[in-house]
Amino acid sequence: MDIPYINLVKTLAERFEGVEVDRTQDLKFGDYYTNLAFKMAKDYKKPPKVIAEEIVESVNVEGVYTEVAGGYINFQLNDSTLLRFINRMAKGIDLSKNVNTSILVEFISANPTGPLNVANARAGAIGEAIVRVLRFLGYKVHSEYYVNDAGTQILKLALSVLHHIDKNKYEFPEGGYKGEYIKTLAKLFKDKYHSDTEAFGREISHKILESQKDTLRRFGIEFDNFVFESEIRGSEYPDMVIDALRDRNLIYYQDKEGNTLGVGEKRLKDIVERCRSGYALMFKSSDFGDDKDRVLIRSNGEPTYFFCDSAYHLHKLFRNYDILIDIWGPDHYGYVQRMKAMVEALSEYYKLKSQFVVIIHGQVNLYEDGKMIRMSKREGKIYTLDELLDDVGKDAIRFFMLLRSPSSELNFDISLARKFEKDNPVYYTQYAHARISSLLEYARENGIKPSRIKDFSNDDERLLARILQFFPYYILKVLPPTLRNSYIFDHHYEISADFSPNLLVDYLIELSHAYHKFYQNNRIVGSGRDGERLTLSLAVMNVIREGLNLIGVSAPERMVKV
RNA sequence: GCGUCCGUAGCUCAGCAGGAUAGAGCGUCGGCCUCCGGAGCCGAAGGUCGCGGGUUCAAGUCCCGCCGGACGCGCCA
Repeated sequence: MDIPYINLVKTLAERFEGVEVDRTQDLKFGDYYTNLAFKMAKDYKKPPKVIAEEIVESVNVEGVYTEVAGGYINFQLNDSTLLRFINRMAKGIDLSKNVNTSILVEFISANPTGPLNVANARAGAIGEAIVRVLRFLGYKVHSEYYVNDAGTQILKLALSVLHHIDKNKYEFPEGGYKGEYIKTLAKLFKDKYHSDTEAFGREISHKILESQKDTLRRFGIEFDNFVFESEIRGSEYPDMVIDALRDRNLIYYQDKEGNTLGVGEKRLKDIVERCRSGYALMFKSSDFGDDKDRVLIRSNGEPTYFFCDSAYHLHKLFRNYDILIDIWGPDHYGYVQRMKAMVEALSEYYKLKSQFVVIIHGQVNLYEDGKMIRMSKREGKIYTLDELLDDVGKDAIRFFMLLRSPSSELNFDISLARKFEKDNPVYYTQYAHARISSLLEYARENGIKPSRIKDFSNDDERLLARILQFFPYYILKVLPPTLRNSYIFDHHYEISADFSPNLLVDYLIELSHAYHKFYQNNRIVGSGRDGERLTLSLAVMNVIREGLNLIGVSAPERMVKV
């Protein structure tokens, strides 16, 4: 598909490397602008205005009106360019190209010890939006969910359930799990206990995972792949982590007094034995910029979460994706450096080349009637995603979770969301879609069909079309700048974690507003411009439907009053 | 103490690999339905972009230092 914005950027980039083209802050300046002349002014020792004029004379962007204003160079699509694009958009929007980049996105990965919560909902909304946008552009993307179905928390889960099965026989474990769901599980697993507590815990956790999947289905998310910690533990990857780190001299033993010892043992089994004698196995993550070295195996012989996660990431690396994206909650801030250190160490050793980025999303604060709801996982006082789905529904949650930039905190007022029949940007946007849908039906009943737009009959039409054509620009804005450039120019860049799905959401609101305004002031059926305006409306509808779909929100044909 | 994120209109927040008079929604006030869905539209009021320095032709955006808030800093996950 021929995208005016991309054509513009490419034409300029042929002559001026690193040129940036952005949307103007006011449409009176045109559609796009570049500050290239300001940037060049210093090197060429000429006023920006003069340079701008020289640039404009030396490049000719087809189909675009170019103007120098001060040092700015403003671009406005000609009517013919704009019209061609709008007519095309009315038929459907396809931005996909054969991008030669594969990406794995891992997100949510909640412990299978309880129901999903609102923080998981945010991770899910962000992760799924990123996956869908990348796919829309043609990237080969897989989504993945890592299941921590092994280790101490699974043992605690088993014991928590056992306690409810037989209070006399089993003590409630320290830091065990509380909540109604534990009692439900106790009933379910009452007769299924066998002597292997760990396996019992794993079975319970898989049951919990099934209900998490049910929740995710309600939330509109289906993962491509699930990876189980229990399988990673039994695989060759833990050994391979050790092999790499030992060969690179990046591990050592340390006892609780701080005495250190080199690692002579070859096999993981023997290392674990050594650890049982009072030594922890340490990883020299400080060599890679971490604050301090990290424990891989505790002095009781138990591997840490970090060690298993390292093995899991080695597994990811071996699958040879170009890019690995992890989306973590704010409680994992302190974890980023050590994981990056580990991935770097392992990548070097095994000569694996995936780029690794971690997106940390901000926390979610729940409010009810203006007051913050304090949650405590330990006490089993959590507001679950299921409850939130019952309360406000999938669409509102998805939309609201993406309204803020991923890194910032998010205040979610349930009581506000609940009474959101009006004043809600979700409904506002959906309504624009439903309105057009209903308009098209009305037109159909009256035997009127969309027809090719050949010109604009007034500024309202032109203005709406200009906002409409920004869609690809905002899709690309969701990506970090470097990845965006790699899409446009087919170059390879190092990516960063700055994804901004919130910009797409804002755009959908803006476009909806533009359409409501257009609709308010312009009769469509019976205007004498029936077919043309239907086409314009159709293009808007396609964009809104596509945009909502990318953020996992439904685009209804009609709004149903609650 | 160290690290990360945040401090922008009464409220919730956009904008930040520097660029044109700082934007939106909600709330407040005032208007608009003979007509394709008023779940809509129009207008008004409202800001020394936490404070102080610095870099720059240009700083809400970058750098440094404060102040305030959240989170992280475990042989937990």
